Amino acid sequence: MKSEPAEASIDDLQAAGQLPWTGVRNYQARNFMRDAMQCGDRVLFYHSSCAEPGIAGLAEVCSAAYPDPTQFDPASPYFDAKSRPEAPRWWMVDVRFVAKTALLSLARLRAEAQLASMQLLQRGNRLSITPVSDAEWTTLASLLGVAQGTRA
DNA sequence: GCCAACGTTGGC
DNA sequence: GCCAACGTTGGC
Repeated sequence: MKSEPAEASIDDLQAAGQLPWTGVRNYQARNFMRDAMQCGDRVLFYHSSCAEPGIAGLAEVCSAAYPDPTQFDPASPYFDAKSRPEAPRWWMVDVRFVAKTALLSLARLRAEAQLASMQLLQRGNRLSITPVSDAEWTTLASLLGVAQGTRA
């Protein structure tokens, strides 16, 4: 899951313990949260749009999907006038801090042959939430120096 | 700041 | 339903 550290960094997540993954306004990313994610799913926390893009830590989904309240708040930058409470358009999950890691940079990820087909790294990918395969997780866990017992 | 890539919007 | 125009993402 990508986050701009200026908005919410791994340090912010650590300080807060958990954060609502609010503001996603892309249908594919929404579908992952609404339809595919479950409590306990592991998350790679990726810093984007910053000086050093890369994986900065580990997190975990810690709620079921629920409607993103900011879509109904006219004062929010994420307000969506076309979404109605009886049929919410945007859904989200809460994510909790697991661990901070040494930054695994985008350049390092790109240099890893075993990650060549990782969706995050595909040309033109802008999706803020992308799935990670078992094999990719194993490779990443090794690069991050973390236990491999659980998966994304 | 640039620009490639992509998603969304809206006229027809 | 097509598709051009526009806005956004995100690395560099």
